[in-house]
Amino acid sequence: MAGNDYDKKEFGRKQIYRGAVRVLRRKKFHAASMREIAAASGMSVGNLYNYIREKEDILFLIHETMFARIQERLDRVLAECATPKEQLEAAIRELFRLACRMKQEAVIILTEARSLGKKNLRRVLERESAVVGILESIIVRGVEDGSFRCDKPKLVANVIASNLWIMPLRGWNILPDHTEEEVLEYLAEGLIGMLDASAGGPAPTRR
Amino acid sequence: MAGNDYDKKEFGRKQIYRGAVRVLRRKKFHAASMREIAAASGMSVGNLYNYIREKEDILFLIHETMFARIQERLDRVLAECATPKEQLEAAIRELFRLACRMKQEAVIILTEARSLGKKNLRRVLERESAVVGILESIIVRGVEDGSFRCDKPKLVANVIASNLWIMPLRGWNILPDHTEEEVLEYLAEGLIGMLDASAGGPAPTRR
Amino acid sequence: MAGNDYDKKEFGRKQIYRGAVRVLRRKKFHAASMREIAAASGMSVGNLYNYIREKEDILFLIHETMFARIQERLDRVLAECATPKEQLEAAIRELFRLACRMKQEAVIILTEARSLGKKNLRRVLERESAVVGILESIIVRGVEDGSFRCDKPKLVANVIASNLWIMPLRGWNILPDHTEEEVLEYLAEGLIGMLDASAGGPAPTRR
Amino acid sequence: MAGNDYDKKEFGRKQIYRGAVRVLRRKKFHAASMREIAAASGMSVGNLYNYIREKEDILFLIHETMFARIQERLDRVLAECATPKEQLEAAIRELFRLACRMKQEAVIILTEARSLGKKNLRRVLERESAVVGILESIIVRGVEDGSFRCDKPKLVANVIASNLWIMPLRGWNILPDHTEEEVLEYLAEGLIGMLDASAGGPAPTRR
DNA sequence: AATGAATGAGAGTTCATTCAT
DNA sequence: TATGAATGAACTCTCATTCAT
Repeated sequence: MAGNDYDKKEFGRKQIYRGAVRVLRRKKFHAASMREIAAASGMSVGNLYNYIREKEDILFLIHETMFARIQERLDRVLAECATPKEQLEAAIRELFRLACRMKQEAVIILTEARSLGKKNLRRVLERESAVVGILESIIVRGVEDGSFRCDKPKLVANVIASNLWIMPLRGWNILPDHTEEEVLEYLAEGLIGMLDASAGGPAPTRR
Repeated sequence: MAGNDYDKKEFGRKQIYRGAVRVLRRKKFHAASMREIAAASGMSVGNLYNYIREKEDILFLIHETMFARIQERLDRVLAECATPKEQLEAAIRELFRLACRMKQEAVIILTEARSLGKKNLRRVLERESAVVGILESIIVRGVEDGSFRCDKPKLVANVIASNLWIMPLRGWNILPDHTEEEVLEYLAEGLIGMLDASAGGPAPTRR
Repeated sequence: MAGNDYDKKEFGRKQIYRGAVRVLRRKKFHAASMREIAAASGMSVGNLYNYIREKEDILFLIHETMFARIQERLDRVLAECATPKEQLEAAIRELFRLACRMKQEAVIILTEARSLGKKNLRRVLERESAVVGILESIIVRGVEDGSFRCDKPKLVANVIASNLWIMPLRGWNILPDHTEEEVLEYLAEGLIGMLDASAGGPAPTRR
Repeated sequence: MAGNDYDKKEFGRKQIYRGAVRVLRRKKFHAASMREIAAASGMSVGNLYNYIREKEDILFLIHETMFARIQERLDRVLAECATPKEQLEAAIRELFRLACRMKQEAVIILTEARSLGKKNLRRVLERESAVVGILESIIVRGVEDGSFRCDKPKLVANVIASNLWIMPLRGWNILPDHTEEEVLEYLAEGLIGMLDASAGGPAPTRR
């Protein structure tokens, strides 16, 4: 039956996803062989190809899965929080924690995007753009309702997005001295502080 | 003559450096073949190996060169600026601009470090650590002389370092709407503002 | 199934063995490329590496196979012949004929041993030593039961072993004038005659 | 001047000869690179090619030099010894000792001949044939003057020649237990004994 | 759906040989 | 004569992908 087949395919893909992430912990995508990924997925090489068309699909799968998770978090935040300020703070906390929990995947989507082919790369960049776009729209709404002060919402959204991935990328240098939660508190306060309309803050650049 | 030989080797390596960066604009390090790099360097494959021992040396060469540039900028800043505040601002401006000018190299050292072998990776991470360490020590000195307020200098140094590379990494999403100088002004003000002792600022985290 | 897999692997290796010997008829091991060997084995290059780990394994395979054959012949001789004298004569005849029948392989193990790596070379030399050791022990037993006269059994064993390979090495110069069987008769008589206790022979060196 | 040039060439070739033998102690001819040989000869790669035309020339040079030495020894023996018996014994002693003294070169000419091209190989085999031919002619003369008994002089000459190289080839297995001189005494006596007309010896094969 | 042997293109690297100096 | 940088072909080995079972 179709439903059944679909589930099986999904299950196989999940296996591959997990196997691949396990392998990519240690090596870059190009250096990881299909043999290794198959073994780590508990599959034979041949069977792997029943679930994917080519190696790049695996990398794309990881990107897709990760962006789906991000999107899902953002959607929930938008639904559950009332004001832009609450939304932004919740978004920052949710995504920062996601980045910490899925460190491996985060590193992959941050450093391996260029291993994707043209078409897949474009899809991934669009996804990424969409995420930043959501942050931007929160900011814009905050400005509109007077709770934020900001004249470069797109830039700020990018800065926020960029800072959210600090742990997967620089954790090796930060973690010896600070906990993830410490970093989160510092970032959340700093990033939101930059936008705070109530502060005599620096948000609007001079000139 | 030794000097001559040294120059020749240096010249050859520079050619390779340039060729490699040109190739790595388009593909990841693993996907770039020695044949391509040789061609882009204006050398034959065989001759390439008169200047390097193995492919990884090329990647390491790029890292080294880039870190040397960074170090040099920082040294000059430390020498030319008197106060910690001036030093930090100058460092931020210098490194941000360096990141913009050497976008390709920046992307490489930010995304390809894991293609290095164990030993070279350690050397690169130490270099990276040293750079952040310099930023940190500026902050500490600023706190000591009362111009900064900060109880997590290492964390802040990492955050600053992280934000300096925003253009090479997210330029594709920012540049359509903002110029590099705009971004720099925004970042410089924001990052230094976080530390400003004179502001009633948020720098020391609550609790 | 394990047995099946084992058989397949064995079969593949046999193909490689035969292909390699066919190639090595014409060229030295180092001059023979994996492409040639693969072609001569009726395999693709890639598949070759499903049966061996590296090129040297092929050379080692030839050594092993040949020494196994030698060992087998010697074991049979020891089992089937009663007296040391009969054993020695049978051993000489068996090994000489083996050398004639497997001329190619003989040349290879006699001239290519140094193409083996350290570890494999040691194993091969041990095998070789063992073969000479068996001859030596036959001689010793012959001396003990009074049928041989010899005070340097190890040396004599080496001389015998050395002479057994005369056809693969010098056949090109001998064969135009003498048949293999002629050579065998001459050698068998001469070598055993050297040890003959009944002859007033020269075996014990003067002094 | 021509003579001068000739000497220089000769000197250069000697350097190469020595360097090559030193390198070939450790590796097979094919595995030895021109760089290594040049370094071991105290020359630059480029200069090497002022003395030889191609790599194979080096191997041929070693063969030539060695055969020249053998020939020279044999010529002296023929000149200095009166009777065939004395000649044969002297020849055996001289060549055996040569083989011991020039172990490296001996191994090379015994195991690397097939690395020579067709034309050079033929020349080397002819040289080799000539050496055996001399031994054979000594035997024939001994038979004619009644001091030897032998109906297969060519075969015996080959057997003798073969045994003369036992030390370079099997020294590793013999030397722990016997000195070179012991081996020589044993071989000289045995080989000549086979031909001795005065003994009731086995020389003429039965039938 | 599942296996893993088989393919052959292409990777990094080495090397004999040449040539400008 | 002497150098060693330069060449490019050829080497061993790996890999994504296919296919018979």
